[in-house]
Amino acid sequence: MEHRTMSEAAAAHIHEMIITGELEPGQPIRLIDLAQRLGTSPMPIREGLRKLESLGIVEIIAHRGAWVRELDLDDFRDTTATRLTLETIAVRQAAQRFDDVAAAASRTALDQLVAAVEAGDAVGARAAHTEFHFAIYGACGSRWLPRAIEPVWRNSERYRFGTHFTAEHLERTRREHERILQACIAHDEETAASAFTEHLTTAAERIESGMLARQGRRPSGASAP
Amino acid sequence: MEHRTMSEAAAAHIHEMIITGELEPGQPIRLIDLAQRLGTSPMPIREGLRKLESLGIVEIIAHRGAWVRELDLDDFRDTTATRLTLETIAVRQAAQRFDDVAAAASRTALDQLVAAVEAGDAVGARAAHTEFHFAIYGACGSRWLPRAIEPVWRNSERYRFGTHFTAEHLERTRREHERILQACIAHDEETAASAFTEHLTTAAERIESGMLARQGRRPSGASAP
DNA sequence: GTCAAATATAGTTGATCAAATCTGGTTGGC
DNA sequence: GCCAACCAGATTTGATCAACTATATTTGAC
Repeated sequence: MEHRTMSEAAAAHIHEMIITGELEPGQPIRLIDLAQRLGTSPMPIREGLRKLESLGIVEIIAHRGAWVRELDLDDFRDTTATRLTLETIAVRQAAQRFDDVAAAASRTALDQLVAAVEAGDAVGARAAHTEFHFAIYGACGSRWLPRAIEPVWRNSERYRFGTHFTAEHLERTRREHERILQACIAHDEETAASAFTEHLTTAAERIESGMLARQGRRPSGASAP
Repeated sequence: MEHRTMSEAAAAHIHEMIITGELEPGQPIRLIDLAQRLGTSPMPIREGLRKLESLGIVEIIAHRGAWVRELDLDDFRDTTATRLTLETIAVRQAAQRFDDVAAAASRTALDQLVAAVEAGDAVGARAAHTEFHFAIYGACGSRWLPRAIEPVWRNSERYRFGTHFTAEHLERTRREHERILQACIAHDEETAASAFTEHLTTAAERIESGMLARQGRRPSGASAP
């Protein structure tokens, strides 16, 4: 069994629909429509939306409804800058106290990421990518720092998905991940931090140029599926 | 009307009950009991608990129930260290770009805090204290950084409430707040950061020594489910 | 003493009712 | 005759109640 309750399944399903663009930014989410599409009553949908609201993906206004939060360049830059601040700190702290358990967990996730990418499994790749980074952040010694990172990370994922990755990009990303992991295992704080900074910065530049290109082609519009 | 929906009212009410200790750490929260006590059906209680879960105050296990998260010294130190990291960054950034709107908002909140303290209004003082700090963080230029801070802050509040403040402590705290605000208005990043660090550090030391004293008196500690 | 089946308890979901919001048309004032 | 405010219908969310399902406990047999 994948999810323990309908609410969890609904949250995961809606999250997926938002990331893939099946539910578009700015679009109102109608409870009854969605309930019928997922084959449940409106109640689990409500619960799922509440979860997504707490992650900052969905906006709920009382007696009015729920909307998929809009994406724009300013928000992306804010998201990236905040991630750079918080996650660099987490990586540094993790490198200092990286142990075998953390090494095994991040190694497994990284292997799964590579496998999913090769299999063309976008959903699995996204899950493994999150798993890898949070396996590292989880070793930072704080329970609260990874928790603080999560909403920003989830928002960042929305931008990441819309971007096209060439084989070259994927290979470069794989090497960057490997370098971060090796630096953590070696307790090399400085290398881990700089490798992470470079990883996030280059990825952000790639995504931003993709956004600018799309913006140039379609001056007015929102994002596409 | 204070709250727009029963769920919001329930979340606020339960939050208050947890902070004041009416619901004790480790204690299971029975939906039906609470629903009867607040005069609603279980559903709004559930929604409220979900909100508190996303803040890390309550732990929910599917088909099992909800518990008030336990407090201990390790968690307090983690909370404090994380706050010190994140909020110092926010204060620095806020000081760089502090404008009249932010100044007015934090000034108002600070005056309300002083008034609430003098009136012996603990609930109002807590609200105003949060308002003051987040008025500053809100000026940091990022929408995501304050959002990342919120759960850690909410957890910190739980420890803060249990502590006794002497008139001397309150007066010192008032001066510290004033100093932070003035440094932000003056765009003096360094002074703002060091004033904030001192503010949080001394408060944390006070709370920690209070915890140690209580621990000494009651060696066995908290309750179990 | 251990394991399995039955029972009790509490959480979760579905169906229905009530409350709030938005839309379009109409009426009254200027 | 034009503009603004208001009222009624339709739509959608929010809350309640009842039925279902998963979990924990107890009891009885081996």
